[in-house]
Parts: sequence; C-alpha cells; structure tokens
Amino acid sequence: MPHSSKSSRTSLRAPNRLTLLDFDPAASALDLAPRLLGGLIVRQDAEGLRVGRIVETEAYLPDDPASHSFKGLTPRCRSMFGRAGLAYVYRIYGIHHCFNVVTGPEGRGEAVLIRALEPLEGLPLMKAARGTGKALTNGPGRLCQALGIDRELDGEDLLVSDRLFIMRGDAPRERIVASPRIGITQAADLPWRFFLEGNPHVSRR
DNA sequence: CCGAGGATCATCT
DNA sequence: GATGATCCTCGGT
Repeated sequence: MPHSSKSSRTSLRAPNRLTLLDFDPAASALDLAPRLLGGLIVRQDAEGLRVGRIVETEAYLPDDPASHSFKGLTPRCRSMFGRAGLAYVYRIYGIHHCFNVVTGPEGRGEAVLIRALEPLEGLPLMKAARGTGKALTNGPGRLCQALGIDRELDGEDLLVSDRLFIMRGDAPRERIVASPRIGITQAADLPWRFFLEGNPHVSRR
C-alpha cells in the first residue's frame, strides 16, 4: 500500500523547515512579524507532537519603550540579544509564559512575540494541557501552556532544535492586517501587531 | 456582552 | 516595594 494520505507526515520533512534564512537574518522584527503569519510552530516532547499555525504576532524593537530590550541586556532578556532564530521565553504576571522568535543582527534586541495559533496537530495534548472547555491557543500565555513551552526552552535554537522549531506553511489566504499591540502601556499607539483577518483563532476580534 | 479584580513572582527601583 | 508583551472568574446589563 502506498503512502497514506496523512499530510501531517509529509509536511514535516526537513526541506520544509523554516530556517529564518528564508528571511534576511538582519531583517527587522517589523519585517519578520507579518511574514511569520501562516508559519507552523512545531513542538515535540515526551508527550508527543503538537503543531499550530501562526495567526497573530507582534514586533518588539530596541528603540521601543514597550520592549524588554529597551533598557539593555538583563539576565531575563539575555536571549533577546542572541542570534536570530533563538527562542526568547519569559514568565509574565508570575503565572504565564510568552514565546518570542529572536531576529535581527545579534546584540540588537529584536524579537517577534507569537500571540496566537490555529491548532493543527496534537489537539488532545493541547486540551489536556489547558483543561477541558478552555480556549487552546488564542493568546500568548494560552499557546505556551497548550504547547508546553516554559522558561526551560528560553534560548532554544529554533534552527536546529528537534523539540521546538518553525516550518514554512502555505501562504495565508487571509489578508494580513496591522493594529496597535495588546496589553502594553508604552508606545501603545504603534501598529506593530499583525494578524490574519477574520481568523477565528486571533486573540481579540 | 462587558468590566473589575485577583492570582503570583521575577525583575527592577 | 511596585510592576507587568496575561488569563480566569464573577457580577451586572
């Protein structure tokens, strides 16, 4: 019998892996944030495989009062000043975690916050992690809980890691829209949030 | 549907 | 000692 029609298997082959070299490594987070939309976050651990399609992102830049890198390198945001392609994971409000993709030249302090995913694979695992009846991945804290992402993955190299990485997805059919970022008080007017218009998994509609 | 308040802690003042 | 790139629950409409 030929290959089954399980698209999940063929779509995970290495050539589809997103290498950020698909982008200019020196590219600003402002370029990467919209381009990550439609990409696939892949999480593999002892529990199994979980995949989500990126539907909402935010850009954080060095000269940006809302960015953790604004006041320079501190122990918490060390990863944010690392090479493009590292994960920056931090704890927020003492309870939740947020997951960023570092970009730009090393040492600059740019990153893209992943704010919402469309669950594609590993739905039972996500539900088990989140609790029954709860929204799964429509928010930065929720998606980290659903995918089992915490500070243990801070600094993970997404370009080589087998447990957390990003794959190219199909080009989004939805229109890409920009809006002000969510939950910040500084530079709250800048339209540096990007999402897929009409997608039901975006955090606020 | 909407807003208020609480949870909880690493980080910075 | 205060704050926050959040989420959940509860109460009012």
